[in-house]
Amino acid sequence: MFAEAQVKKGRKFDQVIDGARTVFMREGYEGASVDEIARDAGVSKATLYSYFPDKQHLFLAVLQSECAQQAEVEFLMGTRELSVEETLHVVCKTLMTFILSRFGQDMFRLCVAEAQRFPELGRTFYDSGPQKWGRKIVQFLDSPRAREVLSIEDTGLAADQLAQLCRTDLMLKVLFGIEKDPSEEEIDRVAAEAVKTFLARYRRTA
Amino acid sequence: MFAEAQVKKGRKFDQVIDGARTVFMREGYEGASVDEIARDAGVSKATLYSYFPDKQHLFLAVLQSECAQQAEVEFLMGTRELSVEETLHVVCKTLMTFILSRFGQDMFRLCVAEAQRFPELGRTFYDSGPQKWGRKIVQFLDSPRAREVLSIEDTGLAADQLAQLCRTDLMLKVLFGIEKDPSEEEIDRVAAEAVKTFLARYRRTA
DNA sequence: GACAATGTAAACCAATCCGTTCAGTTTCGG
DNA sequence: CCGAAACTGAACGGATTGGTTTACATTGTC
Repeated sequence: MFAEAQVKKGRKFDQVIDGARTVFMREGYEGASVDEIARDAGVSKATLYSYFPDKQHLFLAVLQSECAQQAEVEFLMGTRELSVEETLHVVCKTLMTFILSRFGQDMFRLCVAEAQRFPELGRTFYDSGPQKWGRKIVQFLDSPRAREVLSIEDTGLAADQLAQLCRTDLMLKVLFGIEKDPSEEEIDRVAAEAVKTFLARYRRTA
Repeated sequence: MFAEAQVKKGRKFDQVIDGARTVFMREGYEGASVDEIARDAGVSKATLYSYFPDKQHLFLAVLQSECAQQAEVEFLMGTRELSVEETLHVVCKTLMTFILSRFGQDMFRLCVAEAQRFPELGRTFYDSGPQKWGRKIVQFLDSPRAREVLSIEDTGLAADQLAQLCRTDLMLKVLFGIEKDPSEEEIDRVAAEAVKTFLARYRRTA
């Protein structure tokens, strides 16, 4: 993103990142003041500026660390115990739970807001979020076990459709504050409907 | 939203709104300065403040006017010339074209970013955007003409699924700057695939 | 052509912003 | 226990912020 000649020199590095994440997520980039970040991090402003040359670099460091975290979500698609249909259901629920989580929502909000000002941020987020999930799903759809049951010409598009079906209704509602915390049942229902629609299209018939 | 005792007194009202829209869309709420807005609007700051008591009210006035505009998108679903399938395709293309337009993207970005700071904004946007489209689609799905061909238990959810399928891939890509201007063909393809998946699930069989 | 409404340009305010500086304190390895 | 590295707290500078005010210009109407 920028050249990162900056190295972690001291013991309060994590405090700074943590405080910055908190404040940036709450206030956005422009809304967050460096003084507030330093205060929240329990660190002097001089210390903060010894780690990062300026506000932008701090911001990008935070977001990149978060994106990395985002990418580490693990999948349990290998489980042979479950049928393909059940596996899809689990995948949908996992994805939805992540998308609707506080963390997922905050990340999405902040990256959408600032992708203009920091173009490379948009790419980073997309790659470590939606793209990563897409690949994982494709990987499953392409597996022999899935191919046995499914008939898909374009697995990339199918995966995107499935992910998109997982965002039905609830995502926008949470994003715009219409609904606060979707219940387990709501998530389960939307996931089930997503799988149903997906299978209606892609289940092997012949 | 706020009490709107403010009345349009003068001839430069529209200039102010236009300038404010431009700058807010480009810079976000915190990033936009009132001086910049006045400059861009070709209006003195005193004039601006004679229309709006403060920056917040100006911001909300802009967004509400935009939401109203958003709501006025008209549908051509009445066209009896087209089959249900063709109608769905047109609906998807219309929705996608709007979602992927500069205007649609800017609105979405700004409202996502500020829905936290201005809770009622989130509601307003959702109502005049996604909600409105949802209702229109439901209205069509419930029409006798559509019912003849489709078999849907929950038309609300089905409508949301269709809308969600329209966002497949392209929306996130545009939102995060991975793709700039989706071609007509790309849109057409995603729309066609959306309809295909939708019909696979909801086309009447018996 | 006069009168009131509307708009302008600029100075002005207090507050806040980012980023720097510095004298002094804490921490910690050897 | 010493010396260097890390950290602090507070002050500072220059710029910018949202918002007000003032003295003057333009507009449209009767």
